[in-house]
Amino acid sequence: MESRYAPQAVEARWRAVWEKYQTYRSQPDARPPYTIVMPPPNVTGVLHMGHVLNNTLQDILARFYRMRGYNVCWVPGTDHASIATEAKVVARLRSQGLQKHEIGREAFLREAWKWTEEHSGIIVQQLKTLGVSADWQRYRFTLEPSLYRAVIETFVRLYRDGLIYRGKRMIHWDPVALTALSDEEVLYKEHESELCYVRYVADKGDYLVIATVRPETILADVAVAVRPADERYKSWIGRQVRVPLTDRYVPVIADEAVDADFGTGCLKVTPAHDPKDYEIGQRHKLPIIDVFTADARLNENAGPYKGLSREEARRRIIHDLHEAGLIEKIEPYKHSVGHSERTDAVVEPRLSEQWFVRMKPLAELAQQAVEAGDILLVPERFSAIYHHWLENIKDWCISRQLWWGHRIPAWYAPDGQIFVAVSESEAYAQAQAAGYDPRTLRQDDDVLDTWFSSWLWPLSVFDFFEDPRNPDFQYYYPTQVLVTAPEILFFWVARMIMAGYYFTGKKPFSTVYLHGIVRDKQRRKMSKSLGNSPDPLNLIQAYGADAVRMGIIMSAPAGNDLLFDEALCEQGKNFCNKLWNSFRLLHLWRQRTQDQPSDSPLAWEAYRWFEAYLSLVEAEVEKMIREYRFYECSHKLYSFVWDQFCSWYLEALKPTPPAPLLEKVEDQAVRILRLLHPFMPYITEELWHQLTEAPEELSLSHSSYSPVDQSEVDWFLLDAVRLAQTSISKIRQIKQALHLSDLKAMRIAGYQAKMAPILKLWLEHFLEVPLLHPSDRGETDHLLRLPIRATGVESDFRTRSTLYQEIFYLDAGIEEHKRMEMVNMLKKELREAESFRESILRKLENQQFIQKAPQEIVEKEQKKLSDIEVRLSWIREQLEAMGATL
RNA sequence: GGGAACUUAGCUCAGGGGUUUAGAGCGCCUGCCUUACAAGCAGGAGGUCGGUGGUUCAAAUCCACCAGUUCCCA
Repeated sequence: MESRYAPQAVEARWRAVWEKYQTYRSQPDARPPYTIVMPPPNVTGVLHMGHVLNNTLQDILARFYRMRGYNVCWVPGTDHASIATEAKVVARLRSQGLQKHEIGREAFLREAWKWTEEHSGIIVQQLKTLGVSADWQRYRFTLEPSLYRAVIETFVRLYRDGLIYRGKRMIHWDPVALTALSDEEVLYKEHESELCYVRYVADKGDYLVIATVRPETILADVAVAVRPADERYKSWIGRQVRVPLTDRYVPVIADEAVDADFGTGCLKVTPAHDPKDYEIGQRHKLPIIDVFTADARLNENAGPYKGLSREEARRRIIHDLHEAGLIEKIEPYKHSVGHSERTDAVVEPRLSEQWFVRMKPLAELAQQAVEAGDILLVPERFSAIYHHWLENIKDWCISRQLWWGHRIPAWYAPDGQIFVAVSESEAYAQAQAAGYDPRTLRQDDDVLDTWFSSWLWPLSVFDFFEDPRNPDFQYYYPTQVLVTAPEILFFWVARMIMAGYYFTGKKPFSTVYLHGIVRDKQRRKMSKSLGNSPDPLNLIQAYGADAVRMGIIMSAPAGNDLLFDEALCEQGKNFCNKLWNSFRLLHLWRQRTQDQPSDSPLAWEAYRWFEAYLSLVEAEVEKMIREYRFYECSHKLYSFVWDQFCSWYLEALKPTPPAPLLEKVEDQAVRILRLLHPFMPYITEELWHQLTEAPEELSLSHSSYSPVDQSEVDWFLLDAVRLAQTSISKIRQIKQALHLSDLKAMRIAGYQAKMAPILKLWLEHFLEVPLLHPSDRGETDHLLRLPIRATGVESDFRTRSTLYQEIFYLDAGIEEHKRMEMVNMLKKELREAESFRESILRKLENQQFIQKAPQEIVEKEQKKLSDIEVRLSWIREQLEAMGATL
């Protein structure tokens, strides 16, 4: 074995072996299923740090439950990502001097498929590099034929059930992608803007002042509204004012929707360009004037401003208003403005004909599921956010003015009659039956929102819509857990829950684990434009996949955002190397024990101790993973392997454990590999094969695991060794502080009869100085007395209150100039102990405390007091022996 | 405007009414190339747990208010 772990070769080899033997293939069988569907990444995307975190977490669960006898099925796949992919294809065409509409739908789709084929597979390879133990034979794509059919079928079904309708509504319009967006695809950002106070002059020359941030829409004004009860403007209601820069007069109307506290309390009503104004317009039967084109330029209704962009028009109109003396004042104003999630363009409210899903009935299903505890959100606090959203849900705009996606299965007759059907022939048949000529039918040009296919994902990957009674669906559905980021709780998670209940009557998954967003050290979101997102493949190349996995998990507290720092990968790499070298030591021992059997009196004792410790850690890891506490678990394993296994146990077994013991130690080492495997699959697989010489088709990920019975844990031994460890550290500290290079012997003063033999073994081994019985008096002048205390084993699942302290004499010559140093140390310790004693005394002298606090708490305080008294007296005695004045 | 959180060591975070005087990792300092590992070993310094009140025998921990920060939604 090399002294440095080289992950690249090892990882490549096991990746190939797992592929060759289809190690992670899952088929229905007699075992209980454990199913995860992978949140499908964008088919043409590349792996980023968010994917690394998301898939590592899923892989930990998959491998953990696989090792516990579940039939784990992790279904991978990719998403066609309608807007994102179409935008990239459009850009490529443009670079070739081609326009989407010039080449037409069919040619465009051929281009899009070409693009998809060129880029798909990249991310799949990258996921495999990370060590993802998905069943790759079950790979699905949201736009493949059977999933396409599923989308069309659900559309038709929801339409027939009255849950899908077509309507003219105010929607969010992306003027760059030229498509409608759902509410969820709009992100709000703070903008520094200007609030213009504009005069609307009436025929008598008096005027109203209106505050607006969008003067470019003035030309679309059809009314001015005030609050009915607003005393300032009562007399104005019913009068006419002139729209600035035009000759048009519009009425002053009264409407409750006006906010009297905003600006001057007067509102310009622009039904074509503001959702609230649209509603006011509807109520008052106002006309609608649209002054924008689809790409957010001004149109012919804007007269001289035609052709200008929104921004240019705003500047020109403000300028012209100034010229006309119609600007009262301009104030700086901060407000949030909607941006397209995909193109980052400022979205425009736009009135248009779109398809919608009626959400209220579906939302109720989704809400009940979480309320009743059928579906658990982890961390729990996301439930509140989830409910809040569902309560205020609006209908879902699902049509997109794009070509890349599932084409809406609706056909229109020339008079506007709509026929919705799963196929063209069915639509024709419907039309014919209704007395229309099928040849005049025209299919809707639009496609469906990407999420309209994603929300079916847990159903469609098991071909529910092809055949609800198929064995895969029956066996694997409902799935166990969904692992995703909270940003798509509404986009995706809530809608999958709706689809699950609506179409199958069953939940799609039992638990949703929501992890944080990966940010950089400055808390900025990782993004391509900032260039702050490291390429995970480079990291894997440099540190190894196991290291990257461990690094990212160790920095990802549940539900909190994760501040990624490359140093974490380095830590992961160092950890791999540490583990590697600990197995290298086992390997060396095995070679050595054959020719020179040696014995260490401590070795067997240490073995018994580590056995107890290991079984505690096993139980803890079991609990932590089942509770989705990955971060804590990674830290626990890290310190367990590094501190307890390497620093204490292996050191205790040195120089060479006897052969029969080594075999037992190797069994323990395998148990450690099992614990680590979900986090670091490659190195553990490698070390397992090296140690056990198992044939390559066997995988550690299938080796079963049975937790040890906790009732057999030797708590006394754990306490004793803990005391020994604390004592060793303390004595090392004193040795270093006082440069006691000539330490000759140690004596125990207190002498716990039962613990003494254990202490003797450990202390003598680690400090290489004899530990003498208290009766073996030496030259007391040269003895240091060290009050040493140690606590019991710390553990999450059992509070240990047994505490021990021990006092040691160190037999060493102290040079005169070090005497003062020692005296000062002891004095400092004395002061601390005294103040501690006082704090306990204050409690115990308080009658209220004695009367009201539980008996055991009082007793504990009394125990503390007597312990500290003993320690104080030892310190004083020592100081006196050194001739110090107190 | 509505909602969810956060504020503990230089940095990132655990903990969560009474646990022998608040923990980890990283960083920093000191001494070591000790036969598994310098990607390492041994040790150290550093915090009145955001502020102010309250509840309690007991508050970093519970409550209220204040200040600051972040995220989500409109």
